[in-house]
Amino acid sequence: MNLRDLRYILAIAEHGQFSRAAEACGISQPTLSVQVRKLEEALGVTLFERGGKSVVPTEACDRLLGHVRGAVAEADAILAVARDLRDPLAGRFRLGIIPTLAPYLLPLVFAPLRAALPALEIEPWEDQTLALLERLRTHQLDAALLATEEDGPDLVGEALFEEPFLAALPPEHRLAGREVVAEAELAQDILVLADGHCLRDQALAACGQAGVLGSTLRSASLSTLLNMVAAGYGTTLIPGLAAGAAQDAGLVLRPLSARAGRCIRIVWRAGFPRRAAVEAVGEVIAARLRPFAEGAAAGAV
Amino acid sequence: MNLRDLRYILAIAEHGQFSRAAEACGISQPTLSVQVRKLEEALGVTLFERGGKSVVPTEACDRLLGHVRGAVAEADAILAVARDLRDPLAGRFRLGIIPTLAPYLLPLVFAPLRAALPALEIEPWEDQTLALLERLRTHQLDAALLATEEDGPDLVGEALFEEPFLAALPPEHRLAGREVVAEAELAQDILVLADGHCLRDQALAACGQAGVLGSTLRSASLSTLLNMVAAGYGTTLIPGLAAGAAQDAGLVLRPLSARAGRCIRIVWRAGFPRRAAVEAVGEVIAARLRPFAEGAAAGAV
DNA sequence: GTGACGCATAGATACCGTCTATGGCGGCGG
DNA sequence: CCGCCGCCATAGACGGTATCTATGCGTCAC
Repeated sequence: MNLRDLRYILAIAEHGQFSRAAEACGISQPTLSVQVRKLEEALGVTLFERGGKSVVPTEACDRLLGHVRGAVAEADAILAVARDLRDPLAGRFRLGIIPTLAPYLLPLVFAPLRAALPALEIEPWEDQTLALLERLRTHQLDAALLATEEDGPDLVGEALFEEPFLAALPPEHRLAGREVVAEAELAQDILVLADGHCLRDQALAACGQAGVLGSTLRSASLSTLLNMVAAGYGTTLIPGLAAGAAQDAGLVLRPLSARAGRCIRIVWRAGFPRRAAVEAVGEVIAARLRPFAEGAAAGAV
Repeated sequence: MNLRDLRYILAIAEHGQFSRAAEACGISQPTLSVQVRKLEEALGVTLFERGGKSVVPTEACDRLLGHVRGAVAEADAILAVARDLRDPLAGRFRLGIIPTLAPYLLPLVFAPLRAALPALEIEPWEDQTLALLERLRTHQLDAALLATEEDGPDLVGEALFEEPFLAALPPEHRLAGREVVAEAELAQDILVLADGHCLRDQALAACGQAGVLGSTLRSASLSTLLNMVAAGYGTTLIPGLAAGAAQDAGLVLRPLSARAGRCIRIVWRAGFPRRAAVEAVGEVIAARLRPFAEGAAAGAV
């Protein structure tokens, strides 16, 4: 049994005539006759009583017509839904973002994303790198914005922008007067986030692997860390996009002499079929961040 | 798009794996791969994300799965209903019967019909010949029991049994003493049914076309006619199966010298597909009536 | 009676679903 | 580290079948 045959039956029932029905189906009348007969034999039921003049549906046909209409309607629904889904730049897009990036990047890119990809419903998901990778691999995310390299051959990524680190100091700090701060100098009284934040490891690495020297703040956000620094508990190293928040907290920011920083990339499963959506999102974000990169380069000169 | 493809999709969604799904569908794995890819291209939607290890349904696939299940379920329903309908000796069977036959034949044949064709739901429809022919032609009846010849090439019929006419007389009638009554003798004071009853025309014809001689009873049934005769208004000619009712009314019955009678036949549309049901019904009725015919022949000797 | 209309049949053709054989890729164990 | 195994994708061959055109037959109307 074939969906095509079911449509044939509906056409005959509607037109009450093989010839017109065949025309409506875009096939020849003999084809329709043969197909209907085959279907009747397959079902073991005579569907139409062929009289010299008219073709009348059998009572058996009447009993079946409801289900036939149902099947054809469901098939049409499949086509309709598929037509809706065809655009890869439409529909839900679950995007993971690390916590040290989300609060500062999202306000910048939400409006451009909605303007460039109006049909794409972006659902942000904020969590640490490992959790995001896990959700990515279990198909709970479509893509993720990370500051680390690709994690394996099953995931692929594309660099979006470079984010320089900045030294964040209390105004009264002895280094606050410098134009530029050396990474190693921060190591002495640096505060870092809890384990699991990629920024913690990268900050410590930038400062020459000061190791256990820095105090670790458990269960704290970058925002809390800024407040701690402002209160004079130490210094820290922040990603460039958090500069605004740091200044609001009353901190002094200084570029780093070795130009330490991190690379933000968008990562997705190698087999993910909506490649176009990933690349469109990446491009919009990268384009939005391009002026910042030029400004930073200019400022560093 | 094909129902088969939809079943393939369901199998993959269920097994999470092409190989097992192909096995479950009874096809080879390459066939399944090709068909799924074709369907994906036809729909313009990627349905499954093929990873090295596992196959995961796309979100688009999830959105479609409901309709896919619906379509397959309706298709299965078609097959199931068809299986139920396959037996031509099952289901509703609308049988027209003329009024001068129905009350006397039906009590005889109902039980045998139910015994021989338990799945056949016989719906009797009592009306005059012309009305039955009309309903037959408009597919409102499946067959009819008539006492007349076929009405045209679009209808075919088969003789079931011969029903002799009998002279019905009041006990005090001058002909009541005869062993046998001649048809022509009845003509003098015969009562007949209203126009439209085939029995009226046949009775008048049997009596030598006495023409307008006989009184016509409008809007009366054969039962009423018997009561009229019993009350002494005249004589009449009744079909053999009504003998019991006539005797109950106190009438004297006498065979006719010329053996006038009528032939009961079952009539159906030439194109009617449930030929087997018609013939089965006819055979049961004919078999039930066979002892009567033999008895009548024996009695006439 | 004849022409028009409609369904059925027959034979030819092209498409498509299916198979087997094979390749590529990732994971697992020796 | 290498080879084996499981799984999906691809390629080429084969067979079935849906479709076509041409034709026949029956019915209806003028």
